[in-house]
Amino acid sequence: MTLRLYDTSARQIRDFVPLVPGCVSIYLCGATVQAPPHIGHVRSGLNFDIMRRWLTYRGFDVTFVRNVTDIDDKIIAKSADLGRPWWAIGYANERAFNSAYDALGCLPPTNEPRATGHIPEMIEMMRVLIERGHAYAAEGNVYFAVRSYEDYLALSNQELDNLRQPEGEGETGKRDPRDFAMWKAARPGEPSWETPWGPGRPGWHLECSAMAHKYLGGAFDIHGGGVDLVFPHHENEIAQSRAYGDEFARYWAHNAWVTMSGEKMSKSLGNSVLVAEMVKQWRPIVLRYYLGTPHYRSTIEYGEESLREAETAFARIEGFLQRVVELAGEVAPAAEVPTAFAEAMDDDLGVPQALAVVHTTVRQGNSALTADDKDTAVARGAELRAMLGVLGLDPLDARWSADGGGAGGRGDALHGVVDSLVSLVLEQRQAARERKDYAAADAIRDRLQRSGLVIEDTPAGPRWELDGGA
RNA sequence: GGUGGAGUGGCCGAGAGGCGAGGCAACGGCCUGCAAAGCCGUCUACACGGGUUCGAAUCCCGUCUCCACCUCCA
Repeated sequence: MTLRLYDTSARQIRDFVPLVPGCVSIYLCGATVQAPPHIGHVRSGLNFDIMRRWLTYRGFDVTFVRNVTDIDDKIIAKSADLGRPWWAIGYANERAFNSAYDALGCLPPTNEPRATGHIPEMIEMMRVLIERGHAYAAEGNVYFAVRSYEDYLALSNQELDNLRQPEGEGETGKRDPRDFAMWKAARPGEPSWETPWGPGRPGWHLECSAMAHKYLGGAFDIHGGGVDLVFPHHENEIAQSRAYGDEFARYWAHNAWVTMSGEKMSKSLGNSVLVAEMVKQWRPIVLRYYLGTPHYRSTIEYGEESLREAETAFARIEGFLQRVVELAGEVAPAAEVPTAFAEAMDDDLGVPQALAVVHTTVRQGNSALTADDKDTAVARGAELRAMLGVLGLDPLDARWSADGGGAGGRGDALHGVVDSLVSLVLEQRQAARERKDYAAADAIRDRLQRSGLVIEDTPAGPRWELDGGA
């Protein structure tokens, strides 16, 4: 059984064969830290987090690099507006991105290089490209000569002559209007770095080529990003890196976006929903279920109703898991995931079909629980944890615990106190039920419900949890 | 104009020539003192018009609608 991935450059699904057996290297275009992340931004990180987890489950040693673009026009503009240094703006947003990734349970990358930390590598790349006639300096800018690279636009399957004429504002001295800036000449009052061609700052495309080369070498397995990066960003990276002599990425994976009323979510359209806001309203694990569950190449149309649905669906999964754990004490994740789940994941990361296996497992587990078949229930629970682990959705994983700090935190202590108080009240209710004073029993239940607790009577006695499952 | 993608049941969302994905909601049943949770069942959909085929949501031709990218974008 081999993993198959959709490769944008081949425009089809291909068997995945890593460059180095047993190892996978992934470069993901990360954040341009000009503003805090909206849910579309983290979707990308989330999709590739699931890819990475699956490859890891499959036994690969995964090197996962996600860059941070910490200098660009908007960061500079914001810096001027707010009268704060460019690096302070970038860092604040970088922190916002990282806490969003963390909140959604994305594992930290192997490395997270920043563009401005790699100026020497970029200069070296430009030097070589100029020497070979693929690039030229003009008025302090360094441009890539698009006609010098034969396979330009192969990834996006376009023809140079069909491109619209770019405006090229502020970029002067181009030999061909479609040549793109690898390096931008310094403007007064803006941050700049010295180069043999004058002071300036990195263009967007060059940094990714330079950082991918530095951390993953001349050839690596998978390059990822949102579909909107195919052109020009990835096309330009390919031109630079291959002209430089790198084989560069062997597979190109692109995730689709989150839309709102059918339109791409973006800051400029003013229809973005910030992760920081969402997390106030929804449990992060529910948000992860919502954003991580549709196929990575399908658009997600944002909707409250769908989020509520995700909440209910996930509560069912979580409810079963809680019940088995209450029954068996502890349920460790199984060593292996069910075959059907693995097959779905191997098929271009078919999370939706894999999720069908999750739900089937839950149903079987619940039936076993009802039938008092402890062994089966525990076995299903173990499989479930293994599958949820791959999806990053195991509610029993320490990272999802109430105060994020694992066992022993303040949340746990508080839970213990509440539990004994609620148990006290539930004993009263049980006594009422036993003497068939159902009016009194129901009054207690109603009262608890109004306090935000849901009461369930099970064969093993009553249990409680917070309304909403948390 | 070029390139890429999409249209699926009340809703979300997979699939890609036969063997009814899955979830949510709704309804009926079992269980329950009543609930809740759970389980069982019901609800047979693929934008439109043609065609190919024993058989089409899936392939072909045509049409309509929508989205994205074409130098800020996840």
